[in-house]
Amino acid sequence: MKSRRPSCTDSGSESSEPDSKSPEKYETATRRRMAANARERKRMQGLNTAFDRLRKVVPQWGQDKKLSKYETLQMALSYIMALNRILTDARRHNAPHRQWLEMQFDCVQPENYPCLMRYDSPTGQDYIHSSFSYQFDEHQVNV
DNA sequence: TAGGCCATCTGGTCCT
DNA sequence: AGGACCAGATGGCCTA
Repeated sequence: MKSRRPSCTDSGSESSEPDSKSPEKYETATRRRMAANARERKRMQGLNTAFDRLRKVVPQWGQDKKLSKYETLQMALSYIMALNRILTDARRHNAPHRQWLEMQFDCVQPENYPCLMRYDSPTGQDYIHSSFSYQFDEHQVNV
């Protein structure tokens, strides 16, 4: 577990004003703050669990380094767009499904995306943009 | 050592 | 009243 801010304790008492309230009210406020902190920690842990699950289903070819949260979201977005395009194109060309899908699937394999095997671009943004080139305005997701 | 990423605390707002 | 959610602040860890 990550270390926490030394100046902030679980008591949550730093910002409270003990002198302006009765001890009972102060204790109640402290207890509430502790409970709120615990809930917030739990909520964030749930969020991080969700991010981990997303990382597992999103392409991470050749990546030994874990994607950041931002990169994970960007990659998920691009991945969904790519899959959506495959389905849209398959429908449009009325291709024999299996053969068409296999061909399209091959296109998103690592060997066909050499840029994905490296993580040397200056920013994650560049990395994401080099991974998939789909744009919002070009490929609307029809729900 | 600076910058990126992250966990945690905290106060505010909205909802039940 | 209390819980969920959010955003800002802060400090720790890691890497180039």
